[in-house]
Amino acid sequence: MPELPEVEVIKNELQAKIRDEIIQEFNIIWPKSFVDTINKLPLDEKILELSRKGKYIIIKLKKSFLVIHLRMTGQIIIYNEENFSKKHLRLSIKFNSGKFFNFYDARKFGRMYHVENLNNILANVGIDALSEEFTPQSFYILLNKHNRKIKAFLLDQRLISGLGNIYSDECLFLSGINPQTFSQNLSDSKAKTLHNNIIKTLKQAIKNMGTTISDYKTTGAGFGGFQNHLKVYGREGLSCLNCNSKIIKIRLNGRGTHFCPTCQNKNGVIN
DNA sequence: CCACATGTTTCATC
DNA sequence: TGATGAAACATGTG
Repeated sequence: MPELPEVEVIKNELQAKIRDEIIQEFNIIWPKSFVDTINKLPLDEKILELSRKGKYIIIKLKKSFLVIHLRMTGQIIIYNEENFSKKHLRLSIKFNSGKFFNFYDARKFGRMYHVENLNNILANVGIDALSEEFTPQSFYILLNKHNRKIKAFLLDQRLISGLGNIYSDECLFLSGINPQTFSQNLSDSKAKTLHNNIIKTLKQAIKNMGTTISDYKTTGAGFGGFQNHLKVYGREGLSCLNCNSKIIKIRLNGRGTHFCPTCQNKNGVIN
């Protein structure tokens, strides 16, 4: 599923592929996937700039923005010619050059928004996990401002944005922290280790073009490679790569949560 | 047919 | 008020 690394890869590829392109035509196949708060398709406008916050892709136009969230199964594929599959195609933009920007989404949860102001959409999105604001200090303050199970904390996009189920499990494993540990019970050194592993893991995943478990694809319809480097996610019942214990899977916050009961025991818990 | 998967929002409950 | 849990969104897969 697209989390920060996958969204970052897509954003970077879009930067190279569609920046300066001029929108010629909108073809909205599944209207619910396109939320136009301006009520006017941005035709004849140039793609000026691409950026990202958390799992949102932001496309800057002359006086407005296209903002995309892929949710679980959304894909953006760029084609040079109109010879693409229409299966699960929800929206297609044709550029003057003849290129196509296609938004596919099997589950129909993904959204593209056309807005004048980013605040309405991004107001509740927390500190991006790869931004300069995500420092050991800002992390520490947030951890202590709330008292939640650390896995639930990491998944809450209003606090830190970018981590999803896969990278949360990976980062907690690398840090030797039990996902059920309460955020206020993390020692200073464990919090610092976790902060470091979040940044390290996300960057490594970006280098590997993201993680393809089921639906994620790059804009050239390619797969990511980081699924081959996962240490706990999806490894229920298999041996821990660190200590040989069996990886277990529990339900936390309604999410499948994988961890090693030996490496991630009560470390970091003060009481 | 049933259970389950992931992200987010919304609503109910403690 | 804040943490938590369930439901809803919609579909594919085992």
